[in-house]
Amino acid sequence: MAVSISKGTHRAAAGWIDCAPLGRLPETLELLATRAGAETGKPLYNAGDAADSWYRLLTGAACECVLTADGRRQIVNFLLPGDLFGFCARSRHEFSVEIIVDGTAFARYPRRQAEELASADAEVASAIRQRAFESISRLQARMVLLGRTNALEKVSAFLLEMAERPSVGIGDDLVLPMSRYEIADYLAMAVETVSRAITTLKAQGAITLANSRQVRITDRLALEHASAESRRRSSLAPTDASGRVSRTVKLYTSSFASQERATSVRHAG
Amino acid sequence: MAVSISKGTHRAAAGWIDCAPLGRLPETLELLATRAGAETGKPLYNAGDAADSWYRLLTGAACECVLTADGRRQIVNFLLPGDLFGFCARSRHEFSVEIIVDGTAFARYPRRQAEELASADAEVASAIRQRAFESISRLQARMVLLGRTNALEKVSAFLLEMAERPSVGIGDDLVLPMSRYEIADYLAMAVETVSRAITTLKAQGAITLANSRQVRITDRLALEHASAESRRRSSLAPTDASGRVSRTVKLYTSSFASQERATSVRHAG
DNA sequence: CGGTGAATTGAGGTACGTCAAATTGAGTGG
DNA sequence: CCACTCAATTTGACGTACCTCAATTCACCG
Repeated sequence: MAVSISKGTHRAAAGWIDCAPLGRLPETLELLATRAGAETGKPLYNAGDAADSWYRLLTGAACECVLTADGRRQIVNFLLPGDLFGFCARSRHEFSVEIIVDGTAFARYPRRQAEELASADAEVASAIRQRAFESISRLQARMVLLGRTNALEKVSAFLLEMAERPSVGIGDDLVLPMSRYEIADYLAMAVETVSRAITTLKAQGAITLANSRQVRITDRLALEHASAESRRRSSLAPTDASGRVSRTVKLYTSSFASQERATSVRHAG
Repeated sequence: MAVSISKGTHRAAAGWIDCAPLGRLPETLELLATRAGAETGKPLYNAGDAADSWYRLLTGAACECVLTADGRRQIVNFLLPGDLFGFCARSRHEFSVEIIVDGTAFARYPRRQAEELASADAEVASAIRQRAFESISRLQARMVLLGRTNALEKVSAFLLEMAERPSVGIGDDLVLPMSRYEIADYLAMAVETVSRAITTLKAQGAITLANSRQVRITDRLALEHASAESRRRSSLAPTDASGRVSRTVKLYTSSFASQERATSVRHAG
């Protein structure tokens, strides 16, 4: 299974795996890094731990997750080679990071030093800012997914998302580093539903499976339009969509606006 | 309806509404800003427009949203006074911003200048980075919400989230700037379900309504544990949760790890 | 007082979650 | 090499929470 990473337009720095769209981090930042490996199943850190480092995943896979009050795991992000993570607005992490595959390795950037470097080095600051903006974009895109979609759409979009990640998808051949359970926790569905969706996609000829982890996308259009049937209903009721476009709300608007205006004046005085 | 914003620990710069947790932006950045107002229902910008500015909402309310292929609107974020937005990793916006209430006003920061300033001024860079990290935290928190929760939980969490926003909630009294439709599009539910959930919360004594926009939280604990009943089932099956904790996956792991190692060697050579 | 859109309430269908069983497939020991 | 084990995945059956469609009530406004 020889794999070529060079399919993208981005050039890799020697010695660095370089999968993320925005390419390598500045040398000055990399000089801070220490390397570490971790084993499957072990958390790199837990929610509530001190957020004293940033990290970058080098090889393998991990996920950012929370354990909800009902004992379930919600995966908020898969971390793949090249991903920078561990950012935290507060002093303590809000999420845990769990290793998904053996042989996963990280670079660790001491937060204080990295932030000092970001203050001193505009290139570093810019790189980190770009990564953060990217994260925001990805998270927002995922939110759209989680929100308004049925099972088939979610799984289809998930596969397409993975196909965009150089470390998972080479062309239309994917090697998924995560289990069905992890996919389920990522998409907020039951494992069984994930499995059924995959079966359906297979039956539709959109994908083929070499084994449960190796997926080949055979019909991209089918994936992209996975839910054409389920969407048909809404085309019958376009009034619903337009009906949801916000209209002027006079009473509340004015009271809300004046409330804001009041505070504005208050501060100006 | 006099409203005091000064409840937080953050001090406001004269003339600026200052609700966001991280306080005001550096003066040097504010000097770039131009002000603009907009009317309800009009988009500030649309998905696909050139992302040539960052924005900060001053008064009123707006939302970041996408129109999905089936004609629905998915709201990925509510924008309230103090919020900085319009960040974009690419050159074009991926989301539209729609005004929700009349009298909404923005500060606009030309992107090129702001980025140049961020490169030159570490304080600006740090402030923006902090805001971005915060956005990431909020988005991740919302993802947890969108994922694993029933209708009652979603609406309860939404109300608690709004109660955290100084421009919406003063103590436990909320004035929601958005309609039920917008709440529905935010939580990815049907309006009817939102309405029913609110009715249920009212019946449970967790909230009272002065009118449909003015909500008083009368029992925070009830909101925080809104779903105690619906969660009970999972306590009966803790094995499920532990069963989902990832275990070693030897075959795929090794192939995946060696794949990564191969690319690593490749780049090092 | 009628008009209008927002919000609520009601009734019914369905996609997905849950529980349970069958199947696959890799690792292990004889 | 083959039986056995154990976990991952798939398949099946069934109940229910939510979505859809429809009707009603509510709040504001001319």
